[in-house]
Amino acid sequence: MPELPEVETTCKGITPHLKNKTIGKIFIRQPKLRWPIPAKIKKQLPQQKILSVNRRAKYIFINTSIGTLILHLGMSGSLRIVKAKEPFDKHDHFDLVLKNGMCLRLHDPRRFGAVLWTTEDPLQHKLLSNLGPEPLSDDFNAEDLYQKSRKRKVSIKQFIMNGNIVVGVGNIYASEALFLAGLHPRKAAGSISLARYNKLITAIKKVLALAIEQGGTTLKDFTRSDGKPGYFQQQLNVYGRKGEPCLICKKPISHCVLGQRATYYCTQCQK
DNA sequence: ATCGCCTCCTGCGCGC
DNA sequence: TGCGCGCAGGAGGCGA
Repeated sequence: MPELPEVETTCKGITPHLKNKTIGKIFIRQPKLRWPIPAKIKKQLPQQKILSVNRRAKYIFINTSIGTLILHLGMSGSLRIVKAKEPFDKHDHFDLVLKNGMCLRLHDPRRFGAVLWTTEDPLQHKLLSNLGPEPLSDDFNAEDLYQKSRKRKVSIKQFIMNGNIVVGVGNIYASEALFLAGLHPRKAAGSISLARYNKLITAIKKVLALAIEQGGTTLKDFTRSDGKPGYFQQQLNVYGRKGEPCLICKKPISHCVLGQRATYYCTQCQK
């Protein structure tokens, strides 16, 4: 279940292994991911040089002069750099083999991930063109969020998890950020004051920045298989702690389902 | 335009 | 110990 910190760390981790390298071969073992992996990349990508690797939201871009490979890890996907001859696992669906014998390997048991191809600007891709700002950028600020939220009846948790509002706030960090901001997850987005949006923005940025920082230390080596998601290292205040005492007031943590997502909060500390 | 629900898929945890 | 069941979870798509 990669959240933005895992995707950012993955992107940073694989970049030095891919940048300025030439693609040798593409293996598609299981094309049925969220969308079919386009077969034409098997012909088009070999011999192409990888110019850069970057990301937008949770989408990772591998850029060549003829187009961009867009990867999404869904909720169970992971990328590793391995030797091309390394035996593959049941869920190793996709290999991008480099001419130097190394290989970018996509592992995704639940297959909610995606491998897409575009010859246009990837930011103009249908899936990406309507996305909200990056949470750690200055474009994500209280004034804009406040304006967008007016007359919105959805819960604040669903609001901040909506990629058209802001990208990269996944289920775990949504609960964590709302706890830090003292906001009840069920509160209607449109009923929250600018001052409280200021607190929320600060909380979201803090939670994600800390997770990225810690993810960087745990996931630094992408040539091995022992990388663990950053949040295993991070102290979670509420997520998954139903019934356990709030770390601030000791009241048992509550749990509910919002937009079909597990939600954790403290009724004492969050109003 | 907005909202709520459904869907994809597998591994895991639970109950018996 | 083994089996079967139900559920989690990112995010697009659709119907209301």
